[in-house]
Amino acid sequence: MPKDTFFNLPDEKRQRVIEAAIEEFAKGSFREARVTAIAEKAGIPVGSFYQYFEDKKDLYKYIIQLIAEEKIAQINQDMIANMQRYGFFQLLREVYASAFRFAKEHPRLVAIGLSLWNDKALYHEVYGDYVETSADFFQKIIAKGVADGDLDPDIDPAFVARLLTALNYALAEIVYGDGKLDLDDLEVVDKMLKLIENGIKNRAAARGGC
Amino acid sequence: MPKDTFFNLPDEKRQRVIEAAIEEFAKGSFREARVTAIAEKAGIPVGSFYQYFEDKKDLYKYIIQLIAEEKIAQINQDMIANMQRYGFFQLLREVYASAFRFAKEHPRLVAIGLSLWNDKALYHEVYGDYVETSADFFQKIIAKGVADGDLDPDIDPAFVARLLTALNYALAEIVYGDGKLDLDDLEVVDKMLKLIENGIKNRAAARGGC
Amino acid sequence: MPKDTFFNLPDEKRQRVIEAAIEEFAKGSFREARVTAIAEKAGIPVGSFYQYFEDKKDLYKYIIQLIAEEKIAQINQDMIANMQRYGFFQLLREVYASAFRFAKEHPRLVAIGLSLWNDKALYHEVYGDYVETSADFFQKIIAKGVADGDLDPDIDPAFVARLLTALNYALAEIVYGDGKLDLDDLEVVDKMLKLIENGIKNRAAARGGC
Amino acid sequence: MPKDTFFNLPDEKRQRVIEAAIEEFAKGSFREARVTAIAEKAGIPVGSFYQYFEDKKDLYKYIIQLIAEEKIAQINQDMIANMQRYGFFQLLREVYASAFRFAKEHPRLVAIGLSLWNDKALYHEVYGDYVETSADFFQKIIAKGVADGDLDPDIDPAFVARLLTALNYALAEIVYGDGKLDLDDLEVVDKMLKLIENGIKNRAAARGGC
DNA sequence: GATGAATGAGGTTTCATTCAT
DNA sequence: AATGAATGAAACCTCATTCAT
Repeated sequence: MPKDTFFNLPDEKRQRVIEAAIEEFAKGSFREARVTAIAEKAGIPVGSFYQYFEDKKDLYKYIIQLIAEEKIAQINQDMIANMQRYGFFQLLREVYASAFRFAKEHPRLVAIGLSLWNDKALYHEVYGDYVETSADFFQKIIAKGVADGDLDPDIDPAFVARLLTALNYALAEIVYGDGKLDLDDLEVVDKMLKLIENGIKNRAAARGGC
Repeated sequence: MPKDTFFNLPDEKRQRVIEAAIEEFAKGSFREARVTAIAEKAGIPVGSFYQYFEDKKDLYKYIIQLIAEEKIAQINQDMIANMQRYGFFQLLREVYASAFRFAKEHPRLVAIGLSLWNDKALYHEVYGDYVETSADFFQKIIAKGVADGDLDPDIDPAFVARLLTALNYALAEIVYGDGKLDLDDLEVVDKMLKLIENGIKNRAAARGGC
Repeated sequence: MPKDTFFNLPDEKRQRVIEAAIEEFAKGSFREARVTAIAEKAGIPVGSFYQYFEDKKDLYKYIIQLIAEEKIAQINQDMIANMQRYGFFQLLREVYASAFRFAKEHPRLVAIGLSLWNDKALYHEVYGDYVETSADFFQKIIAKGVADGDLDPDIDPAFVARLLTALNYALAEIVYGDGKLDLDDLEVVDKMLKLIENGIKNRAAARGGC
Repeated sequence: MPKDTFFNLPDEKRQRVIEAAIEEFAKGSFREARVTAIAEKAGIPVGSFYQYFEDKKDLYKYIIQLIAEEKIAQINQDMIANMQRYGFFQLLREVYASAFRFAKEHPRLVAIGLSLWNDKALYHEVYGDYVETSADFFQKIIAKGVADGDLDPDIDPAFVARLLTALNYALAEIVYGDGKLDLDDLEVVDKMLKLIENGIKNRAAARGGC
């Protein structure tokens, strides 16, 4: 956790430091990020950096925490709180939509998140073992979806949860990537949902007689 | 590209170097990998390293190339060559199965690949802009799938291609990750295909009136 | 010398600073002591530190002076003042006893003293060249001891003075050290005096023929 | 322990490094010694320093070991080996004489030793807990001295051992100090022995009737 | 070609002291 | 006078790459 000195900083300066840190951390791995570069970009002396933070990791953990808070803020809290009132696909849509919005608005935060995700050792140091992962969340709503009759009862919930998580990441990546796709609106989320609902098989032919 | 001296090395020694490089590169990012560590693990003097390679990146590019070759080798070449003879889902199954086999057998290569994937700058330097990406390949077979009537004609081919790519990565990640899922056989591939085909919606209810 | 601001401080606060300084200086060399640590321990802001003292050395010199004063306070002043009334061994006993008491009661001050003693450059800067050293004092009472017939006239006064000084330090060290010896009372001083008086040779045998 | 690279160095260069290290370590505490200064004095780049040594402490421990070896080399080995053939005061004389010679020839090594002695934490890290201390050695020969009838049977062996150790240090210090005493030969050792044997009391008077 | 030492730029962190309020 | 943030000069150590044999 940053020291008090950091939180006592004028907003503008504090933001500059955060901004500089995001910029630097988004560029590569934690280890590759240079304190010097952050200080320089933020326009503060290196010495000051260590007045504000215990060390590089201290700042990093703080940024990760900011990211998590920002992510949560993007989700429609009402929906999460009153989960039981909504259908499975409604919930899924909200989750994906928020991931989409987040990635769209904060591509660099996505980059940082992906980078941390790739460094398992650091990941555990930052999050501990206990975090409720996205997969856990998906598994919960899948169970509900099956119980409500929204979902095919033959699916393997654990596996589908993993897959939905992967697609969640994929969404972020698609948006974050150089984006040859045109993704100006949330249409992409609906496309994805449709696929998840119905798959991609041509059913017209099969349904023939119907 | 490694120098001739490298290729003139006795096989056993060359393999030791490759093995050491894979080990080191799999541990972290490109920048974090240490030439010294590679030389040490391979049991060669650092000096020799620079007799064999221009620099660290030279070796890295070579390893990436080996990985690509290994990936391709995992695919049923006959199927790719005679693509037009097979149905979409047959092709997709083979692609995913090979990705699965690859991740299962070469987790470290997957780690290296993911790490490179995360470093866009390096990625472009290594692959250039021109590479036929997985997305391109998927788009090709999707087009064929639609033409053949295997796929729902309403889908957005570019988008689905991206998604299938993402799922391909996801598969690797699932296998590579700490694997709380039980993935001893290819069942996982079939599960995934089924989802891609049909989605996860409970159709039983809807079919009712039919 | 500390600034007036320091001496105008409320007693309690001034004592806290002194206490903190002693604690920190006792832990290592002068250079190793950290102003920040002292300020923190004393519960004052670093800024205030520099309101009270010119710099770190200023405080250090002051502490050294306090130590000297404390040392002197331990000695029976009457004895020193009326030196000529006492025998050599009486005086010596008092000097050693006071050193013993001092070390026993102020182990940290001893540590600081030893540390300074080890840094000749600093020592001279702090004490200058002129200080009346312990050796000088011993030399004075030795001269008197010889004159009075208390001491063997064959001894080399300068050398013995040095030795007695060394033993004085040794006493401090013995007490200050982890103390595997049992030193609950002043018995140790008497033991030392006895040795200084008579040496350790077995005289019984030799005296035989006498 | 230094790396092989250090021991493979040409003698002249290795000596330069050792010399530089001694110079720097003699100047202050371990922590105060600067790697940069050592490298500079030795005329090697800092990088090379770390080719030779693990870190600063590695070099330090090595120097301490050299000092120990040098100290031992100064002692008449035959005497130590055949301890039982010699009388107590003969042995003591040899020990002190060797300490004297050592201090005379290697004042800086003495300084380093004293400095280490003052940093208990470092001392234990360097020597471990097991070292046979000088005090142990003294205690051994004292026991023998008492058994042989050389020493006054009333003395407290542990305490005298401590004292003789202190005097041993004192000798080093006297020589090492700015040396206002004239100590060109070993006379000083004999003076000290005489004191230890007989003390400083004027026995002539007391012996009166004899 | 093989070897392994030499090099020095660059990274993180510490801390005495000054400055601004 | 009190405060506590600002500053920047070191310090230690790492490592890709070059050099000399």
